[in-house]
Amino acid sequence: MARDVRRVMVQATLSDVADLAGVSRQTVSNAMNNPDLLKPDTLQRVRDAVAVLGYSPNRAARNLRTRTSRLIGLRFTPAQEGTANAMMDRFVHSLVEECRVAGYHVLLFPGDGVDPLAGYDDLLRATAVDAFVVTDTYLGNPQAAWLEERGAPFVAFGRPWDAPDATHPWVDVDGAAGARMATEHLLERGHTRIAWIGWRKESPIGEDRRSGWLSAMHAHNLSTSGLASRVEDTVNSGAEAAAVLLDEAAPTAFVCASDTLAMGVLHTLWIRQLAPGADVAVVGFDDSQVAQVVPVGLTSVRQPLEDVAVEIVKRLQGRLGVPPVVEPGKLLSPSLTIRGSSGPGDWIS
Amino acid sequence: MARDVRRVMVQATLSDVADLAGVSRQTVSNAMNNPDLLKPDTLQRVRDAVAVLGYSPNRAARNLRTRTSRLIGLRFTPAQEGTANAMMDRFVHSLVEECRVAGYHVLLFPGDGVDPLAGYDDLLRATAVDAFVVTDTYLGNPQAAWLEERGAPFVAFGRPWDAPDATHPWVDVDGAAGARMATEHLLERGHTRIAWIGWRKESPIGEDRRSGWLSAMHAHNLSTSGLASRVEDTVNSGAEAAAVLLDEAAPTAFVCASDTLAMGVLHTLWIRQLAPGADVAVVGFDDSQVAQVVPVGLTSVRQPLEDVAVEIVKRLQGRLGVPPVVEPGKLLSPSLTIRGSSGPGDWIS
DNA sequence: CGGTAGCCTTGGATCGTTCAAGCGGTGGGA
DNA sequence: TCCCACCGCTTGAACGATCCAAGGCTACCG
Repeated sequence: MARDVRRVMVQATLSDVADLAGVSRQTVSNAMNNPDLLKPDTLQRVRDAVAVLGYSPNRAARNLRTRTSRLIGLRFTPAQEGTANAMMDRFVHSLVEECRVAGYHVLLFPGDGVDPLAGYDDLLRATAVDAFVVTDTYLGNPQAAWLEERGAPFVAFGRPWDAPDATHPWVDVDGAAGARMATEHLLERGHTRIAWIGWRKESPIGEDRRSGWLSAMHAHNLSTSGLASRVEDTVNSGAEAAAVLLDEAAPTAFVCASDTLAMGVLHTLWIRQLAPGADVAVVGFDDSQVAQVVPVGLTSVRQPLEDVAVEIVKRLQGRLGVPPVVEPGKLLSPSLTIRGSSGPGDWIS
Repeated sequence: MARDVRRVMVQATLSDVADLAGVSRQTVSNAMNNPDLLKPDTLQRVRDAVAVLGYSPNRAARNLRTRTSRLIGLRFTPAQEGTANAMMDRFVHSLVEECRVAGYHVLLFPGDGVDPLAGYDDLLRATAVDAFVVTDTYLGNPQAAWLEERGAPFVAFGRPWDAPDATHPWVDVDGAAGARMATEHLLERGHTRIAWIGWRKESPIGEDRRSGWLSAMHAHNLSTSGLASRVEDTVNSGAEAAAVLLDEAAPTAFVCASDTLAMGVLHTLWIRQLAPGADVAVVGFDDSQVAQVVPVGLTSVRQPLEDVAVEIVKRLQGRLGVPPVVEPGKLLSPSLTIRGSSGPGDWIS
């Protein structure tokens, strides 16, 4: 058969559909974009032709004419060791799904090690994306300010810690509330000597989470002196910090700024033959894979990443609409996933 | 200032550059795409103009003219529970980076729960991507066959298990070699009763990995009877299988088809007060986050995902080149990341 | 039966780039 | 001397969609 000779299928164009349906190109365009402008039977005829030819508007042509790409840029940073990027994975999934609902696709671009702005600049100048989702605002890096100054639409996942008066839209998770929730959960289970293992002071996120532990303790008139430690975000550091705290302050529970640190605590407990949950309680942060599969299960603060994605896309749509709507920043509350490490119970969730 | 009034910057076009450099549009186009066609000083003049105006070719226009998008579609499947998608995360990072080198970007699209082909079809008909990277070929799902029949360029991560004579390009990791490597590592450390915990027979990947364990055991004239178990890929199943095997066959070591199953084994050891590495050795598969952070560290087979990405992009370029080059499938060898669970040693790698 | 308002439809222009053909000028071989 | 190939650049025409302004049809009214 002749049609079997050429395997490469040529996509139908607007004109093809128009010819088949016996109307003009503009009518087909209206059928796609403003169906109410057409008489019902004409609309149906066009739709039939679209179905027959398997027509779908050519993206490049549409993009060129409308000066849009319906693409959202997301910088996919090089994998950092630790559990943090398992969280990113979950977030990206949610974002991709939400973008689909809004008619957008997610474009990944790599983080240049040297210049964090390089990727953004290229995509922007080539008008390859309509907007960005910026995820690494915590370092006080210049992306948000740079994009804002340039007038490029974007929404940040993360508060502008170093510029509280920034006017760009952002969505973040209330880390203090998460740590407070974790601490109160342990208080309810009868613990009073609850230790904190967090990140170094330079991390505003770490300090934010720490403040949640602090406020929960103080709300119950409990002393926190000697019960806090600030270290690097590694398993090893967490293990060492836990050992020191156990020796010097004898806590019965730990709240950690990350699952990584919590794993360190579990390791120290394991070495000392202490049973997580029974002898000493542990709560982590991020509800990573690790928290799910480690023996007894790690109770952990879970970020509502699905909701974060929803809010981000909502703000993107506002920002990209005509006229642009800049919605304010939004803080979402995390939840607590309770497993065996914070008390008795079946360890399989 | 006047320029502060209009924040929205209008991108320079080819014509703008041409005017500034005093040449025609085509010359600028050549300067961007075929620099050798220009006289050096003309080229320099154009390049200066490009730099002054911050010009970058408009993607939509280029895409329209060249009938290309320089976009690679990747279906980002809904997060499956378990450690598998942490591996995907690593893979996507590598892929994004390799695509950058080749001048491509990665476009994510969600997996429609109902019709696995829907997303592919839409992007293809809209000519929104040049090619796909297909990652979930293991289920015997129809994407590969469908894309091939349609003449759509794609490269699969994963062998065509259910169609060994398929002609499309693919890249995969030799799971049998990985399991063999793990088994031989344990044999070297003196173990002879090495058990296997794998997936159900329906999984060709699982059977492939199992065959590696089997061949290593047989190569050393060791019996495998009663030493194998096939279960669901959950922590719980792994734990139960390990308990049964310990009771009935008294193995001194376990090789598992996944880190998830290995975590189950570790849990059973923990319950029975057996020290991983010292009393019983355990090796997992995938070298996930979990393997790194669990106490004593989990020895695990590591897939060379960076190399997989390199090979995939190489095949993509071949497939998209003129004339198209269809390279054969390629099988890559994994490596073994040795940690505490397979024997004595410091558990921090 | 003619006029007009209202609703669809039509052809043309446009977005910014690349492709194909063509320009004058120069040099080398026959 | 003539012809042709080559160089470096310019010109007009696509690519396929959407926007714009003008045209045609129906239906209604006088």
